[in-house]
Amino acid sequence: MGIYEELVARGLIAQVTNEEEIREMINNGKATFYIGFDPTADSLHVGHFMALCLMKRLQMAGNKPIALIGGGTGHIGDPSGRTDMRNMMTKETIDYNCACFKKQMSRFIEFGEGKAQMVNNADWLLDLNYVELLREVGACFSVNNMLRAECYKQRMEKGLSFLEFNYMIMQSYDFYYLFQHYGCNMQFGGNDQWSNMLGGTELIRKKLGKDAHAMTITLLLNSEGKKMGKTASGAVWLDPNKTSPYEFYQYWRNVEDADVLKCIRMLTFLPLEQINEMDSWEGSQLNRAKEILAYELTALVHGEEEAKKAEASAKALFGGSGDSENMPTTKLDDSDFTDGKIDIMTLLVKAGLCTTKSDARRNVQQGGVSVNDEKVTDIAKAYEMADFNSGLILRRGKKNYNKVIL
RNA sequence: GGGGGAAUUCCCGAGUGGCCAAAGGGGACAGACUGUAAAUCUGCUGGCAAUGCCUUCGGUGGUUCGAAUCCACCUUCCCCCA
Repeated sequence: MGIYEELVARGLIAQVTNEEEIREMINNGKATFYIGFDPTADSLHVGHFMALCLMKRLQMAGNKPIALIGGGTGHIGDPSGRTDMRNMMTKETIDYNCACFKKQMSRFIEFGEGKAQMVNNADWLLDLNYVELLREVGACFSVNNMLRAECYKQRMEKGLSFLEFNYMIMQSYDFYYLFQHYGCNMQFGGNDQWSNMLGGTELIRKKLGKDAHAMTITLLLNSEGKKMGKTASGAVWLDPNKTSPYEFYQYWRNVEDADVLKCIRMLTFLPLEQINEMDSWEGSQLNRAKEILAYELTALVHGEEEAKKAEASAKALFGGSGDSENMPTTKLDDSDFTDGKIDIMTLLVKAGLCTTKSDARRNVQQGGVSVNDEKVTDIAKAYEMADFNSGLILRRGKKNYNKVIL
């Protein structure tokens, strides 16, 4: 089974320009491909992670990856699939984000001579001359076609600025540039990038009369059709300071039944035979599959050790009366006490389990709070310093714990 | 360049002088049920020293006893014509 077949079996491939040729190329390690990452934040997230995994898989099959950081395209902002314009980022932010990306990527992909390469499109995009560019590539784009592109559809209703409209041209130019200077013959990207990627293959055909290929990765959607890797408070980040390994583990531990196998297949490196066996699992047996998923991904992103810790904490917390070893901990000092006491609401806020005292009040009143496994329903309940001698275990809801010590 | 319209709480969206911390829905959160799942039902959703007080309806001023609501100017966005 070639790498192409494996990618298909894992459900990773969404669209390809020419299946026969692409299969031939990547199965025989003849592809030099690039994936672009725009520095929209100071950390990569799950969506990027999928792309990085794909890079790794293809690299293992002998193909040459180029990771392109969008230090140039970041100045424009990709309108694909968005209903609003992105906030314009300053040059400083973009540079900073680029640096963060670089650091995180090096953890997954080996860069260096004969291995993967990293480039930044700021190096060629920022110096372009407007009129020259218009004459060189602008002539190759049909506005009529561009307006029909899927990626602009949503924005045609709400308004699309000329700045963002040019994003496709910039991305196409990247491909054209990499094709000429790096021998890059293929582009990968999220399925929402399809039209932008086709722009590149078209440009190469028109300018150079040569064929280049594009292939998109299936977006990771849950059974409700929403993008995965997002929580109410934002993305699931790969940076442990933004999303702790424990939170990361819990995110995957809590995916819905309907999505577990799909996630394992698409995101982990477990052999397909093993995954196929899990296919028949159902009911509460899927819980085991969720543990595997969570463990595997945490190990890939944060390392084996962190994955084990996260797993142990989870098991302790949900399996019985909490093991407080790895529990997030809050330390109080004298100033937190009034007359030698601290009330439950203040305590919840201090521990970060509730955002405000009103929030804390609601949670207590609704029976969602317990201290040392005892439900607290009295909002006036207060604790003395002596109560903290061995630490108090605070719990809000089913899944939020915090240990408070002096 | 000309004309018309819009901006409300996390999101969508009602409200067009006091009864408005602001309907309804979604989401989030909590409870019951469960398998750390889904579905369902219930509660809840600005803040606080809490039968009250304070801040909030794009911004700044104004009218009024009283403004999300009326007026002026500004900002941003959308639509039509060029």
